[in-house]
Amino acid sequence: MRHKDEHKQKAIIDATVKLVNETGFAAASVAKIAREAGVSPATLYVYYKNKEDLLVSTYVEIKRKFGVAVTREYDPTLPIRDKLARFWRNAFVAIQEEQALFQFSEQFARTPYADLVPPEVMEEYFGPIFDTLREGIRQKIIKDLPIEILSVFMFQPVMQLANPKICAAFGKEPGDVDLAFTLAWDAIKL
Amino acid sequence: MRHKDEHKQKAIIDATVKLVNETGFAAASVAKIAREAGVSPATLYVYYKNKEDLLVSTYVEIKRKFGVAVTREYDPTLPIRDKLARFWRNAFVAIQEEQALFQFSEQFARTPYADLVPPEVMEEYFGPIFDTLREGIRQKIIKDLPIEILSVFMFQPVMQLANPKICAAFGKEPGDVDLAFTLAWDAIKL
DNA sequence: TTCTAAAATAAATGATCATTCATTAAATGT
DNA sequence: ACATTTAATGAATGATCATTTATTTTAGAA
Repeated sequence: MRHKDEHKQKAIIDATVKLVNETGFAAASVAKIAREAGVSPATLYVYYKNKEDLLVSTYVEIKRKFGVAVTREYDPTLPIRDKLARFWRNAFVAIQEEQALFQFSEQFARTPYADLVPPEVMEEYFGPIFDTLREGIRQKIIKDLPIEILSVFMFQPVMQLANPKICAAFGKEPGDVDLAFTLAWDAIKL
Repeated sequence: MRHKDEHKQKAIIDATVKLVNETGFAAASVAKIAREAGVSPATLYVYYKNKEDLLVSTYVEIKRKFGVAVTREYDPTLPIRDKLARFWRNAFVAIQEEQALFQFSEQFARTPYADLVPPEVMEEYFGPIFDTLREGIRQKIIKDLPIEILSVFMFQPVMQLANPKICAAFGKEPGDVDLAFTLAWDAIKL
């Protein structure tokens, strides 16, 4: 029995992300991904059922990573605002540190491929955030609106701000992140 | 001299948008677009230099349309808040009315193709919005932050809220839009 | 050391890709 | 009515596509 090479698996994922980011989904062929990863095109089919499986699996794995990063050091004793501030800061740092992964996920999420990912997967990764918003509503600290709407105002901005293509100037100075969080908080607080 | 058929041009654009939305950029081939539009693949090259030109031109045209729609009925005498509220409502209505076009533009904007579009094109279409934010800063009504950051908090949410894939429940009830605008305004106001 | 099972691959498959070219169809100006 | 110009196209191009198959390599079990 021979085992799958985890370095090879990582090389395939890295190559997929790199090629999709640099040339787009349309031009990211199996042959090019394999060449970039330094393996045979056929090897890809040892690790993934087909190309769609490769792309969807890569996306889900990236989202899982970000889910873990954002909910890191979760402290249930903190006040609502501080909990959200930690999520926000974690998200900002995670996106900054893994810009390539984030760019891939943003591109993928707008694609029809995204419909193939079951919604409960995302709910699982980002559950603590939604729970915190619900708790804030119960405590009459946050406006009583649907969670999806609050999420949009709370977390959509950080995804844009951490993207240097959109906001090149943001995040260089200390205090930038906390200031931006205040804007998001002002939007949803009662 | 024979003229180009504007109905044929529209059919090509509509087919491009439809196919990209339904199957993604990766699967939207020239042959399929031509078949959907009811023309020969070669006809496409009468209207566009190549496939890239077709996609980029379609995107720029869509952005132009939205730019016009958002800045419609611009009244320079209105207070800052009312100006922004009108932009916001215009944007919401435009996206709702042309969901297919919006979906295409969102997908395109995340693609490496987007780098081919000169930034001054977008600045031209959405100039009045940026001007209004700058005026708000000068009048000490809006927080003194870079325009890109204020834009993110003011207009990113409406793009998400108007997307039924993300917020299915939003916008059905009268007052939803004005309420949501209040959240965005609370974020950036002083 | 030998056997074995799965990893890894080179090569080949038929389909589909973007684009071009030679030709035809149609609308305009005279 | 005719000549001219360009829109429109069918067919063909070679390249590249995703995937499969037959074969070789390799790591762990016996």
